[in-house]
Amino acid sequence: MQYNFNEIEAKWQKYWAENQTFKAENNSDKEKFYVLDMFPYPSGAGLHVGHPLGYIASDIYARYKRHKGFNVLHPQGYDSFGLPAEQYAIQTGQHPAITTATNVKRYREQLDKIGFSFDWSREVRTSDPKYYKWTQWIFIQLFNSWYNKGTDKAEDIETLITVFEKDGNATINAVCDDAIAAFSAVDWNSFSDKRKQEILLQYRLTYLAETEVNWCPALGTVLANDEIVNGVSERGGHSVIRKKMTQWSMRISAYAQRLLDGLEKIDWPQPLKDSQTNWIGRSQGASAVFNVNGHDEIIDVFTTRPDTIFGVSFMTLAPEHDLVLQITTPEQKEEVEAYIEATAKRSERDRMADVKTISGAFTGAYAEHPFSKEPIPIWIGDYVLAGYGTGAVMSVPCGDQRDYDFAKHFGIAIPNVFEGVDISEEAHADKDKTIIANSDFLNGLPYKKAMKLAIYELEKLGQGEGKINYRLRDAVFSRQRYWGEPFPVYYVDGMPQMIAPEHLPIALPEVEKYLPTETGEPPLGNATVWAWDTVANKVVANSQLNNTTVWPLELNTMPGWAGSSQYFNRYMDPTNEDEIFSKEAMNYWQDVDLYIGGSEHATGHLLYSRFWQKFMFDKGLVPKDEFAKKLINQGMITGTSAFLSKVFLDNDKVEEILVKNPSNYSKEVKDDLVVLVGEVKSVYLSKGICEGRNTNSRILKFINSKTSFSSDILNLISFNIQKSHVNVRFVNSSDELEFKSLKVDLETKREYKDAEFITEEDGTFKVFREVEKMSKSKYNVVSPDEICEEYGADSLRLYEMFLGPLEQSKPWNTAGITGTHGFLKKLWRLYFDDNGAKFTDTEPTKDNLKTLHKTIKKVEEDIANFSFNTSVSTFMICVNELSAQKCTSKSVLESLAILVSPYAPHIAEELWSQLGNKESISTAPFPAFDASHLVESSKEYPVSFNGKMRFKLELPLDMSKEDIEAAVMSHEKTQQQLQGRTPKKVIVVLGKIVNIVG
RNA sequence: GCUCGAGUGGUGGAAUUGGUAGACACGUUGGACUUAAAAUCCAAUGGACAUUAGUCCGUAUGGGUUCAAGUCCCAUCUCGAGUACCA
Repeated sequence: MQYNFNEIEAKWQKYWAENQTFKAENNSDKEKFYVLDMFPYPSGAGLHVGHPLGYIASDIYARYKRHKGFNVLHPQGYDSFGLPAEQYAIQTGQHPAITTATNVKRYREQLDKIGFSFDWSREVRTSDPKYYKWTQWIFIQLFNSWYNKGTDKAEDIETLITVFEKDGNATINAVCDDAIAAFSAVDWNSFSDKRKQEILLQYRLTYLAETEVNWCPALGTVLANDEIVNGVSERGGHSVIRKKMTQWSMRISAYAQRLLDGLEKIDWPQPLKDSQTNWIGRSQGASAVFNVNGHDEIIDVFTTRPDTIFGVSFMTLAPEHDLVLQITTPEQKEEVEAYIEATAKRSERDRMADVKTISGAFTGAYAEHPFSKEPIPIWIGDYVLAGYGTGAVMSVPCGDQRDYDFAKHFGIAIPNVFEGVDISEEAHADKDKTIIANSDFLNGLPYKKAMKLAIYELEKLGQGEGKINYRLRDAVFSRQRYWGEPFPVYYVDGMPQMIAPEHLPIALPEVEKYLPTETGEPPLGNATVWAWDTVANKVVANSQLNNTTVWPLELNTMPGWAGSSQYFNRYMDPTNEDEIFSKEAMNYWQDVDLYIGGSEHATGHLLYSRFWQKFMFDKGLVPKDEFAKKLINQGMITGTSAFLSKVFLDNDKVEEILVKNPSNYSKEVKDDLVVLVGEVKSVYLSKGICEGRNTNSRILKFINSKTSFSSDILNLISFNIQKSHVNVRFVNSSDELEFKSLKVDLETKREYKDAEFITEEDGTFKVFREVEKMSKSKYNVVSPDEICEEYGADSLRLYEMFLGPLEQSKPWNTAGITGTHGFLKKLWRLYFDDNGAKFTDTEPTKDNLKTLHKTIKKVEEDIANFSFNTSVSTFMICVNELSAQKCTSKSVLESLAILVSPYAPHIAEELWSQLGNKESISTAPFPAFDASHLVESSKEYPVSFNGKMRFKLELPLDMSKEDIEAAVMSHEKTQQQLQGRTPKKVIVVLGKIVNIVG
């Protein structure tokens, strides 16, 4: 019986689908286990072998947990809103929904071929109105909430209104917009409805605000900070500028501290936690208020070093700071305005790239030092960022390098407030072990004490307080795109109103064009049926707009991360139309036990999801305030590109002879050169030829063998070699080019029909190889379909795991798959030979059991450590050993099938059924490890001399240290090694090693 | 610049708490089977010298701790990821 993997895999994939083998129930006596993958964006290119890596790992884990008796939830879906489908729509007019559906279908086919144990009955798609209904619903919940710092959680907006009606806003301790004017209860009750709404908007967890945003003109949309890489858009690499726009924002800053604290209770990779910590950027210090001489205005600054407050010799404001124009003196006006204009012109990117140039301008105004009451000059400088802190700093040149450089550049004084520290060359930023000097009441104090005292004194003056500042900004939530979730929002007199949840979903309207309108409105501005009828409660034609009952709807859509911030919860109850999920489903599944996905989502999806989860926790919707207990980042699989080296004539020389100075050369030379150019056009060299010594003469010899040239031309001309990609599918496991299949490469559209190949001595042609990112343009993409076709899904699954540690990035090389494929064939031959089944009811031998239980132990340890690569080699060792032992014991082979089943489920199912089982192997109990089979009576001790192993000696394990020493010392090889010397010391580690020193 | 991670054969990578470096594969070489190829099986495979036994050198580099270091400590170099004037 042959291992016919194509037939076997098709058979079991069909069986699983028909029997809904992996459908998870929302209630069960079994313990739950939730294994989640980051759902894919279905791109037009389909999957390559790098994509399924994480899915294979999570599938192994999910299948293993089923064997261990858990009720496993292992869903999959699609993050199907996104820019590529929209851009394709702009180019072709094709509706993004159609493109998306086509891509989803293709993804599903590819995923099915790999044999994942997904519960497809729970599939979600973020672009499905049935799904985004609940994304809209959460948006409404956020709108109807505010963050109470007193209780440290989100609360219903009604509770805020109640307080306003009773006490005004004086007692409210909320996370809200800066600088909300104080009002009393009387004030509040006398405010117009519109005024009340405006005020409430400043407290809501999602709010409209005029914000400075990252505007990408090429994409016609706003981008979040994490969508910008190196100053250009992540998608497409277009430039980004700062622009003020009215946008929806999410008050994620309210959760900054809780997002930080939460990291401690989740088992996520440290680098990922670190990048979230950096992103949130907590810094502890103080705010200090400086009065401005001759003005009512004050300058509020944040500092992490209040202990150095006596070292302040100037203040610096960001050029964009509101106060700048008010305080600038008439004499300085011209200079300041010129400077502001100059900085405004510089793009964010320029400012970032150019850190070294120091620039600024003096405003002519002075602030008053809170303690010394000395006047302090106020400057503006672009090293102070408007977006961080208050946009103003108290500059302490002796303690901060940037302040120091600024002071040096403009000749400002640099007072030293540190005891015994030299600041003639650079600032002294070190805080530990530093004693404060020249600082009045802070003199002689170490950093920590000085800091406390300075804050205390500031508070006493009413000019400051201890403060914690976060880098984390509120997240802009509006996008000027078509292919995203519409907001459930309409506008009455310019004020946003939520549509009642019972009328959701608000479906995307049809538009003729997917581009922004001519007046610069987002694509939804093109929709003709996009107005809200507050009587009929439905979307109606724009022509019915009457500003009494029919109002305009929001034209922006939500960003890509909206749909992905709650999908993991929706999987628990994905078809529920009445609630986002039922209480029962949520109480049963609780949270994700294992989440596998890429680290590129560290400060995007994974931060926003944690934020929404905490909000939903505050609202009592979910029982856990962290959605995923354990997270693993799978590494990237890179491609191994192949290169041909092509021969070129030295272009300058050719030009010289034929174009520039043809008269200098004979007709013969010119004629020969023309022929030569034609001959060389498609000559390729094998790797060995390029690396050999006489490459040039080899080429000459080859060319001359075809047409003879005069020695004149051959002396004149020289050859260059250039490497160009060749499709990896034409290269075999020995890096040799396969001429047979290489005629016309359809992907590179390059013809090799007339090409000449200069081969190695043995007639083979070797290519160059290099590891690069897997990408279409590098012709190194390998699709899982071809692999499944040729070697089978089980071989693919094993090979992807066998490549190396899950979290590490590693190169793909199709050649190696013969290893795991060969293993599966060998496994098969353990059960069957040409005559059929080999297994019998014979009792397993001691060796059989030892091999089996060794394997069980190792595999369970490996799965617990997510070390899937080593368990594949353990299987190989196991099969090698059992083959050598000629094991035919049915009980051993049955256990082996279950062990392998999470990794190679198709072959395992087939073996299981051939062994006579009627049910799927998927819930068969995992073999129990029995240590008694591994008990050894003796150990082959390595005997080392000065740490170098020389020989091995088999000794009983229960032998005492003294007896071992005696046995080793009396051994002839020991005497041979010592050559008469007496050892200084003999170290015996029981069960491990013997080391003889001397 | 800062933060984090990593450097082991021709290649991917193994190596609990410091305890036989290179498991398991790929590739390469030789052999068996075959008219031939594929498939399969067997053997060798870190380097150098010796080719029988053996000896020396080897985990990026230089030091250190230890009976014993890929593993721990210090310094240096290289690569990768994240972040960037954060007051």
